[in-house]
Amino acid sequence: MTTRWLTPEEQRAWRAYIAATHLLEDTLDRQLQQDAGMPHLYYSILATLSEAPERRLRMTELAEALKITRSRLTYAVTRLEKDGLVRRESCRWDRRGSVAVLSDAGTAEVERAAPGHVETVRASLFDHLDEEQVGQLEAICTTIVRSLQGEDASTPAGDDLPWRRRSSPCS
Amino acid sequence: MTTRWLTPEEQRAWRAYIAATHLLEDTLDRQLQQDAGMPHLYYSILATLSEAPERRLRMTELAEALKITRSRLTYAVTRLEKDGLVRRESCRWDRRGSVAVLSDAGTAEVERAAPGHVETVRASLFDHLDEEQVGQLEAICTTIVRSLQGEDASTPAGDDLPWRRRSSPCS
DNA sequence: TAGGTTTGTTTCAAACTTGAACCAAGCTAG
DNA sequence: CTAGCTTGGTTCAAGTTTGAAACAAACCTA
Repeated sequence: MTTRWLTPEEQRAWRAYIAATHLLEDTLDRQLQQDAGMPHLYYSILATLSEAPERRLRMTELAEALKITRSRLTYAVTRLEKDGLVRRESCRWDRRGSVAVLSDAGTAEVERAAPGHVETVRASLFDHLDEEQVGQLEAICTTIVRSLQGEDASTPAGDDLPWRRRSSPCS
Repeated sequence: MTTRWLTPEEQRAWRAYIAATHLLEDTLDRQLQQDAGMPHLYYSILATLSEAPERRLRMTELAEALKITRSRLTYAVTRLEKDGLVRRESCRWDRRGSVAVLSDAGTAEVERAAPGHVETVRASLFDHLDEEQVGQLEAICTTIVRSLQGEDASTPAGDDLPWRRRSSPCS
């Protein structure tokens, strides 16, 4: 089958996507590295835990929530544990499992860093989009998520963490 | 000033964005690692060079086109050079400069790998978006790019590589 | 209930990224 | 010219990511 190349419109969209994601990740990483001494992913881990019931989540659930590999998470949690922001407990019901728990210091750290992070997300993104575009972005991204893993496609991506509160540190 | 938290709609969009970008980068990296033995960024470097006049670009231009740091590029080009896909030449006009040139092997490699990559981009993304959404995605991403660096905002992001041809390997 | 598979997690080495420091080479104002 | 700033690029060490392999507990299933 002969390759279905991208149309010019798709090429433009794709190039813009690549550029935007690189710039945005860089910006978030730098801001958080400055302000909290950790890359964006690590903050996301803390933020996600902070919104989970009892501030605890099984490693695998956490990895799935953030769409990262287990091994990447293992490394990250090990570092955060060294920093005293997270601790591991072993799962009572499944002795194979381990649970990441946000410590008090971790909670404090998220709360301290959240405003700066949210501000950066706003300044980089949402302050420049109108309501409609926010909806479009969600629709597009949800579609991507489904196409790449939600074959079962039951839950509208994001609803897999249904306990989130209003003023969230927003990962 | 009290933090302007994200609205629920923005939170949903943001979570979907994070998930989508992680999944998509993972997918592209894995496909290219399988099929071409290199991560996505490295393919993008080759692809970008393949569309440049004479298949050559100054290091800094290349870094700017891809929105990555110079040092990241230096490392990547060093590897690609070892693989014989790119070679460095020194710039005639500015003796500080060095120019990355796509070798014949590099050109062949892009051509070999392009169909699989484009197919993956399609399958993950464009096949699930309608024309309108492609436009929306471009608009949104262009906005991000401008907000993060195009303060001068003259060229509509992407047009900084105006020599691109139709059936492109699409970085 | 022993053996085999699956699931949850970690480990390890190799590859990659980061940021600060460095080295030229160009530029510019005395 | 020329000391001092800027620009183009690389280097290095420390930190992170990857993917495959290792383990161990849980779950079959005959």
